[in-house]
Amino acid sequence: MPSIAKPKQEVGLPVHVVAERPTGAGGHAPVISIRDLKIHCATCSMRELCLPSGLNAAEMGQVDAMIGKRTKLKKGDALYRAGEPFAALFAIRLGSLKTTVLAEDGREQVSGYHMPGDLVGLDGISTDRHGCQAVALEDTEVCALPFSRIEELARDVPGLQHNLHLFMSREISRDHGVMLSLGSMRAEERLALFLLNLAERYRRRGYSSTEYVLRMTREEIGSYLGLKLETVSRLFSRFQGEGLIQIQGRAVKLLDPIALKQLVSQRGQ
Amino acid sequence: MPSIAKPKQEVGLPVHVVAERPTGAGGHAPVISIRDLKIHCATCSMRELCLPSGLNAAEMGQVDAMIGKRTKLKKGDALYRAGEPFAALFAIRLGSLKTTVLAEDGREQVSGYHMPGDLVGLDGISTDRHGCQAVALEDTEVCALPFSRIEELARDVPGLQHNLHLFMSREISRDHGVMLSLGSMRAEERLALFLLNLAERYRRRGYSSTEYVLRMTREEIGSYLGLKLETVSRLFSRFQGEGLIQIQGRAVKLLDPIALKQLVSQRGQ
DNA sequence: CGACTAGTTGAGGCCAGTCAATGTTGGTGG
DNA sequence: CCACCAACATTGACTGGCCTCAACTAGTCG
Repeated sequence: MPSIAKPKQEVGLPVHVVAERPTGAGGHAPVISIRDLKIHCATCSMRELCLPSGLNAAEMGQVDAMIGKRTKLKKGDALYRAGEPFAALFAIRLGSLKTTVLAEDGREQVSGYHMPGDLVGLDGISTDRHGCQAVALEDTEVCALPFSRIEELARDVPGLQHNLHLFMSREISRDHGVMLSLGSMRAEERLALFLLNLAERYRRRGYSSTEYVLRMTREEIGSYLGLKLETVSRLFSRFQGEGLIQIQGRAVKLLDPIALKQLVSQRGQ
Repeated sequence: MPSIAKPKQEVGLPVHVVAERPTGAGGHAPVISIRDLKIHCATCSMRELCLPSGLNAAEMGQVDAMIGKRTKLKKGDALYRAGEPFAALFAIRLGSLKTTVLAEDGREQVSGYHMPGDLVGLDGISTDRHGCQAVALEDTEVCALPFSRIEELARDVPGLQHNLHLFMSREISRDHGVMLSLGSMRAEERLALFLLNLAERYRRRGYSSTEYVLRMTREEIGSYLGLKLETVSRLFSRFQGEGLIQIQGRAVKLLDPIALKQLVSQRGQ
């Protein structure tokens, strides 16, 4: 049977994760419920990966108090669009997003895929406008962090200040990796690296690192990797034929991660 | 000869920094002189583009006091190498640098070109090690800014804090632009964009935006743009043949910037 | 002067793009 | 339940842009 299946783990304290499900906002019966309690940094399963990581309870409370609003997005909804005034960063609580940059002539390219614990919007700081657009790849929840308040709070809480710098620096490093991939790797190397990177990110969040479900289309993968969707599709088929992966639709299983890794760094020097 | 080779400056207040110039001008008579006065943020010609931009005199003095040492690099010298412990950011006072990322397998790619007023080393924050290496493209002077002290000072000086965020965010935006270029533009578009970007950066520094000298080889340009040196060379020749530019060795003159701009965004949508 | 590095130019090959046909999947409504 | 449709994906045949390999020139330095 297919069943390469969906990762349904929770990370950290698995309290009750009610309605993890895509079904839109809390249907009828607006109970206060456990769900509302959950919506605080202190109980968020992503707290160790997110901005308040490493802060003590009091500090985390301050971050919590700063949070503007928690927004739910349905698949396809834009969190922000390029050119909109920048006011806040967004921490992802649940789901996933893609960010896309667009050139003046309308060309558009995926610049990143983001999952729970990630922070998006960092490129908007420098121009006071969002430099790219962020779109939900599935039903997604984010916390808005008004940037001016982050800066204020960061002055009082060195740990928060440093975390912010870590996140920004990490984004820069990540982008450099993508540039390396786009500029000097062949299609198969880029795709293998992409699969491995996703695996690592799932692993860090407590999910399987060998079995996961892609949240994006072949075209979106291609856009991110500087390839056409046909090329991505062909490569998936080839990887499968070579026994490196098993892929059925968007469900991927990495059968031989080591070989994939070798593939990436095959033409070293 | 003088051999400005190794960084032999003192920390803190710059006492005598002799031999500002390559020509042995400073030779005899180690005068305190006007030249020493110049080596302060307040009198640095890059201050409006650099980290202390917009700060008042007192604040700028604090930044100035924080500066670790001012280092001189000869062409080809490495300011830092990938993997070295990260301790400071570097502000470029004079000259230019390239930064290169390298893959595990030894592949190397230019990730950026940096000129006076730029800040390099931002990607090292997240891992406490430099993620790339920075090499001088010509004789170059930089100011070392110990990062822990930047963070301290940023807590007291909101303007500095915000500037730091601006720089990091700008780096992210810049990288996104490069990713867009690498991922979805043709060779000629990338090169035209590269020439225009350089022009803009020279302009902002008060230099001609239509006539400048490249500091890097064809191979380095190619590395940055994901192209081979032969392709870069051929394109330069073609651009010249088409009357877009005039190029002799590394001296470039943009004859028709508008046409270049159109070239970049030719296949819109 | 010879050795070396940087740059130019040509010929041919290959990887990924393009165009096109077909298959698969998931959601909707009868 | 099935028919239907649109979006997504696969696969093949062909093309072309950039890479590779190679020869040659120009400038620099010891």
